[in-house]
Amino acid sequence: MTEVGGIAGDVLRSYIDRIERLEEEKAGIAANIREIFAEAKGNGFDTKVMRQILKIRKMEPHDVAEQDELLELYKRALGMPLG
Amino acid sequence: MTEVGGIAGDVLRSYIDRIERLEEEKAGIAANIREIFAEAKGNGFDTKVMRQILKIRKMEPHDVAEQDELLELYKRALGMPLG
Amino acid sequence: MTEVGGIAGDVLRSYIDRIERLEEEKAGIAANIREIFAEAKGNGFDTKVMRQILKIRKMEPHDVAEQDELLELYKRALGMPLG
Amino acid sequence: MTEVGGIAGDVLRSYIDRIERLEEEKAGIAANIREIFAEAKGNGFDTKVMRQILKIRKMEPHDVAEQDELLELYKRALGMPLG
DNA sequence: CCAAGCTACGGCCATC
DNA sequence: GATGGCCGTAGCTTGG
Repeated sequence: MTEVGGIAGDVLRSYIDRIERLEEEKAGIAANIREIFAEAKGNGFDTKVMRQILKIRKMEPHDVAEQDELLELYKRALGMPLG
Repeated sequence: MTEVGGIAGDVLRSYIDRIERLEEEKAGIAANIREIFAEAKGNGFDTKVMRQILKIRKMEPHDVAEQDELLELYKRALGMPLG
Repeated sequence: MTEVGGIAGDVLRSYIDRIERLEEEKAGIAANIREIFAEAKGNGFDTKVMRQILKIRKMEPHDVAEQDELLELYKRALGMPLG
Repeated sequence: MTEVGGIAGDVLRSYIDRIERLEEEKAGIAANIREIFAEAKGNGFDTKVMRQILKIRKMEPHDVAEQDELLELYKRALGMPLG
């Protein structure tokens, strides 16, 4: 056993290692993304605009539901608080 | 002097105290806001809708500038990257 | 109460206005806090450490000790230097 | 190059697609990390302390020591207990 | 007890 | 090369 003060050291170590491994992967992917932005910039694209496009495309699924909410919202706000 | 290890203790204490004071004020105001929501809820208003209204009203000033950006954005995205 | 198109709209508006006012105050105070950090930084203080200090002062002494102990314990369990 | 309505749009689309793909991967990994924390928590580990451990392991030992010293120094300057 | 909104922190990028 | 601003992400608090 690798118990230290009532803590299973090897279990803890396993969690930590797995998380660190995944964080490295994540960092690697983030680096890839940065690379693509750099390449695009080198080819004359405006990265700021690209980021806006990405943001909009990410939002759109939500908006399907959200548009309905807003319609409802305005009906309520103008008349009565409760629907 | 209240120098400790080369640090002006009284100056540091002053900064810390001022920040803590302001944070208390801030917390107090946050509490007031919560109170108003609670009161509104007690009078039959839907707090979720209220929050949405507040969000929209906060966004609108930005949108004045942002609408133009988006128009430009889509022009670029569909045609050429550089304006 | 809950009359259509009448009083309730005004009540709602009142709540919204009061909340917006308080949110402005809150934002102003947050700005003041940032200012103080900036000033402190300009005078050679480490703002990151200042934030740690503020956090510790906000915690119960008992909890501070407990967190420290747990951290030591985990470090030992992982064979890390105890600092 | 920079032709209107032609090739460049496709190039942009390609960049956008590649980035979106990578962002999805990244999100997936983040989900995995959250899962591990959840599992660890389920087994009685304190995730907050685990995060501290991860942060410390990511820092240079020298910086860790420096931060600690500075914290001690500020505490002494303020007359706080040294923990 | 779970989900969501808000706040705060850290990292990235552009600027000087 | 360093600094400051900006954005995205993560943690905490609060409401349901």
